[in-house]
Amino acid sequence: MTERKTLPSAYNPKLVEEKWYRFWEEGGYFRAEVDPAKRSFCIVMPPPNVTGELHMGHALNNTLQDVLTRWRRMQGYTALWLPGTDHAGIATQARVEAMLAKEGLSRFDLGREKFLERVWAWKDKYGHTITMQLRRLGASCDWERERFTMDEGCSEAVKEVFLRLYERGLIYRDNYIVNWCPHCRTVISDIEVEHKETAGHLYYIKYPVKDGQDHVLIATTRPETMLGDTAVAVNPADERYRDFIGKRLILPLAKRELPVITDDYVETEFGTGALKVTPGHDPNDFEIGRRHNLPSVQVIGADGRMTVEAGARYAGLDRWECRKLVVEDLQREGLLVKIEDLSHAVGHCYRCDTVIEPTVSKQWFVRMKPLAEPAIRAVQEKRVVFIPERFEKIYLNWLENIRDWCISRQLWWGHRIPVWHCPDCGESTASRDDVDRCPRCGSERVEQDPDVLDTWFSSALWPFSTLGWPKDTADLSFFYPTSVLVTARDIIFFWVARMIFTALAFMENVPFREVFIHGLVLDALGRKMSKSLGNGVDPIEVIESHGADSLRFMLVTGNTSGNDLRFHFERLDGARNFINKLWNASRFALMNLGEDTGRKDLDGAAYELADRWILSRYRQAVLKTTEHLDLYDLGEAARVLYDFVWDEFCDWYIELTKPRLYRGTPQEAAVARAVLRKVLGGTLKLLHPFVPFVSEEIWHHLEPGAVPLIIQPWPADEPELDDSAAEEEMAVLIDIIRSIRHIRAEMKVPPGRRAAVILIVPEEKARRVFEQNKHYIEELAAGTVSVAGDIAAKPAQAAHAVAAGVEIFVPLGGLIDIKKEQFRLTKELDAVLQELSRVEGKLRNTGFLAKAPEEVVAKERGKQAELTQKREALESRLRMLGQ
RNA sequence: GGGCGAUUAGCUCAGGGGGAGAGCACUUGCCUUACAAGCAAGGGGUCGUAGGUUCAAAUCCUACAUCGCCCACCA
Repeated sequence: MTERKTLPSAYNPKLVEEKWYRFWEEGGYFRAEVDPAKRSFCIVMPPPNVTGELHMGHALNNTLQDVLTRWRRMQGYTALWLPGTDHAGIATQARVEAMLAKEGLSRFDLGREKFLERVWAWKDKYGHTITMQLRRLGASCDWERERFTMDEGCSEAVKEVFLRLYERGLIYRDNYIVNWCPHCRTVISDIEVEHKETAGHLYYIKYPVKDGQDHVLIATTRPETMLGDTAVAVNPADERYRDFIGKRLILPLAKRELPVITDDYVETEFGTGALKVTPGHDPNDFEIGRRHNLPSVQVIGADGRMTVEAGARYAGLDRWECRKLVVEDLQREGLLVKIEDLSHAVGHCYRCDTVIEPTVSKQWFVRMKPLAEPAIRAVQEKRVVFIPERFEKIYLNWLENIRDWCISRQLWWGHRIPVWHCPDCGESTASRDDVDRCPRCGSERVEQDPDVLDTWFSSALWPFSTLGWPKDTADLSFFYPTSVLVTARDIIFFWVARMIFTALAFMENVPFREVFIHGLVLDALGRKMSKSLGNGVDPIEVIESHGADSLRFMLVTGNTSGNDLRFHFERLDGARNFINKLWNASRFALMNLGEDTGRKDLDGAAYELADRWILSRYRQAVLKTTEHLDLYDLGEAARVLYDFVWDEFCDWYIELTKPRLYRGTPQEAAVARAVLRKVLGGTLKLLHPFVPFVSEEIWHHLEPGAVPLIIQPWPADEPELDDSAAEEEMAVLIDIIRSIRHIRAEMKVPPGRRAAVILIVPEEKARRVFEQNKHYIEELAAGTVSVAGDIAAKPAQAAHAVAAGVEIFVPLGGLIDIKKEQFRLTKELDAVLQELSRVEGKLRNTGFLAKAPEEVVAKERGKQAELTQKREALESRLRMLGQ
């Protein structure tokens, strides 16, 4: 049990963050034990790449998850936040290959097995970077359950899912046009292709008619692919080409013959209306080729260089060099008619940014239609709810237009496809266990398919593979379906949709009930943070300079309804200042609490107005914070606490306790201390999910020996704290204190100079309230206050104001400048008159009186009365000064 | 070509059918024994444009403009 002691005047996160994280982790506070007596709350972390380092996107994503997890944990749920990392096929393999390259080696020099050993070694050595960084952020994950997409359990789940899909006929292997990345040397799926608007050219080329003088003019953006042309297609309705249909053309350069065919796909409007068909290197041409039984020629190889099929002159050339040469050759032969500029979308690899080459190749696919349908229904029927709702449309639109998913990759690092091919009889065998003999012909020359699965294939199983599936585990039955998925909006397709359809296919239940989508973290100029731009802000550096809590608070308050968040250091400073404010308010409380353990059962009579007020406001903070969290308005919840702590607790309540604490009777001071302790303690609980480190640190000073904040119960509603009378009375007092301060500032009354303020309060009940609480005004507006129903002689040498129905006189002796006072009052009167005419206009409107709700009308009437009284007081004061 | 978001104070952004808000910056005065990463007071906005719905619109609807993002097989 530590004692309360004085704290330094500035909060230093470095002194406490590591300490508390170790305390929590080693104390097992993050551990979630299956307990049927409790409600379960579960978030499965979107696994960052093992190769990764924490970036701002991770920081935001994980802060939001941590806020939810800590909050639910305090609410008494068994809260499991399950962490893990993703093997990230291409990224990791590329990293290790780059390392090998420095040794002058390629992966082929090592061979598959040795290479994979190197990758695992790399993972063991560097794979913890990001999880260590998540700890710095304060992530309260259950690290004892940390998983990896290629660990034994996840791999078993992958194999099981593949086999069951295969057995159901939902996985097939086919020669198909796919997106080939010549740099990564693998196929990638449709969504891994990034389309970028690129400035290019449209080349018009003559294709001569065989045995004739005529020609067909075609237009293409990629002249090098003409070497793989196997037809020219026109629209059947296109009059211009009627006479060419069925004729044969001579493909320039290659000198091959091409038929002229018709296909509805061809647009008469675009280019020349004649389309060169290259089934080997264009998705549309591939389809046309299938419809017309055209041969497909691969002229561009896996390395992006021209193949022998392209002809001796071009074979071996890089595809871009080849384009140049083809254009030159055409020009020389007089077949190039013109070149136009054209801006068009070009596909790039999302990993390495290389231009994708559509290529025909034999790959594995998942048949999507049957899987997509239940996933669409689950969201339509709100079994999975998107927050904000608008992302539902994006999800549905994608699944409704889904195409089959290419799942094989020509990589070594990943889950190997569990299929064995027999070279003797051609049989392919999918199996859970290794196959060493062909089950059909008995050949022992069977070989496992060389490809691995798309990394997203294993991510798709993450919500249940991490909980033990395909085994029937206690975790699975307790935590599944998980509660909510928290993720950035850019992986709805890659990940969210795939988890939903996979879960529905294998768990017969949704993977999570809610999907909480947040935006991207952009730089100050609104650009995506990226390595190539060098505009990224390193969260770890921010944690070093401002502390993890500041970063978290800034990210949470910056995140609004799925919109992107620009990173501004000013905001970070603001968050840091807030935490420092909290720290100092706590110092104040601790200094005054001393060894006092406080009484918790003070009877109501002992409370002053300020106490009743702050307790009532505190209750509102509890209610609002909880409400906003329930609705995933995390930023709004944090803002409620910011305002409560700064504007109400610090600026008013602490100031109002000082007279009692410094000069009050022991009993009075004890009451103030008890309220300080209760409100600060409760507020720390409310703040803990957002700023876990500083709140835990203060908590242990405030309540030495108490259970740590991380598992303190979330503040419940205490209706008995509600005190609307106190709130109204305090609002009036605050209003009057501000008015007096305003006068003093305007009149340049030195801060130390006291003033004898007179308040004229005609109403008797209100007058009693003022009599009782005028010491607040005296303390905070520096002076003495006398309260009267009316006074015969209103002082001339006084500044005047009206607030909350009360006339205020601040006698200033010689300091008063009548002209200046008249000017000030006139300005005030103008504002009152303007507002009054607006209100009266409204009250003259019969439509308003008839249709507006009663309370709105009553409110306007109240305003009218108050403004009228204010006007009269100001006018009379001006008349008096004018005499 | 579709879809989505944004447009509010000098800057960055909340809010959202009935009196325009915050932080930063700015002006003035304060090192007042929790805090100068602070305290007090203040200036500053016809809430992108045009229509519409409504007793009432910054807020809802429709168009448009500008910016940004996503999707899309027109060579």
